[in-house]
Amino acid sequence: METTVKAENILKSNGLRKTQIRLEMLQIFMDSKHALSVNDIEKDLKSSHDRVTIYRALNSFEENGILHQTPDPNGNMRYAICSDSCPEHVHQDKHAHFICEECNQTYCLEDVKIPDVQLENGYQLNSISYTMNGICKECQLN
Amino acid sequence: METTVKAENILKSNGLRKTQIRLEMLQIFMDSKHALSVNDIEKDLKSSHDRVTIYRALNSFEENGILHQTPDPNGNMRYAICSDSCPEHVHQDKHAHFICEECNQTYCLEDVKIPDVQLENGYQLNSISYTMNGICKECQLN
DNA sequence: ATGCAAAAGCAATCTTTTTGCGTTTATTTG
DNA sequence: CAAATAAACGCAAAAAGATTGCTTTTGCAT
Repeated sequence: METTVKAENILKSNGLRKTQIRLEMLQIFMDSKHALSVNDIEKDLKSSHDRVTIYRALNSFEENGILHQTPDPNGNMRYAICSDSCPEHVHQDKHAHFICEECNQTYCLEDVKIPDVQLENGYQLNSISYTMNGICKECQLN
Repeated sequence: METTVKAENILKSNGLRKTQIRLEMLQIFMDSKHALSVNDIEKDLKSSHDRVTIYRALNSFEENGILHQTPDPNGNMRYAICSDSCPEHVHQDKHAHFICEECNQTYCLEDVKIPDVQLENGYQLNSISYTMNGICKECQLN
């Protein structure tokens, strides 16, 4: 995998250092159609790294609004890159997710907007997550 | 806490045995407005029990369609009772959830139906989860 | 009352995630 | 370009969540 200039820019514009693993991680996210677990990332990395390093990078990315988190239905945390620039800490998922029960992948459906519902008075709404579960295209064919 | 006849019936109608802890657990769920984590349940139980027992009871309840699961934003699994009878294993959350960022409680909004979206062809949709995050009524007041 | 399968309890293990701390290294600055 | 410094890394340890195997207990049907 070749790390792009874009990965560099993301790091630079967030005041983060340009290290090999962080460049690689960002590239992995940019190349992925779906949200990744820590295990996914560990597998995708060329050279082996301490899981702690991965965790800390993910946290840093998340705090800087580069990634957002969503737990999959099993409660495992997954991460995906924020295509539209997310305000730090107040990330609002604007699009729906689809999680395949076969391959366990989480797809970001960038073009599927989350519909609103009527919320009782007294609640302060900060963000919404809309997640569909089922079988994805690819797994459907097998 | 007093276990009701209803808890008994739930167990009986699912071919499960009437044990003290399972009765208590069901009662806790029926008395709760929000989804509970394993820790919540452990705290709410009168007498102390092995966590394994709690896990196994939860799994059994979930397999029988008595409870449904949703992970909270931290990826911790939470459980809530199915008010409408859920077909086993194929539970479809019909209602939205609200998770308070302050008290971390997951509220089941029984009367808020999940709106549909247009899903690209080729996907098989099994269930949808709709989760709002923000501050709940109670926390709003403090 | 007896027998059997379900459920409970205990120990052990596994996975995921976090924390502390010493070392390395990218980047800034003189 | 060398020195300084704070960020990031790597290792060890441990906390937290969840599962598994096995033995004992117990609810319930016969």
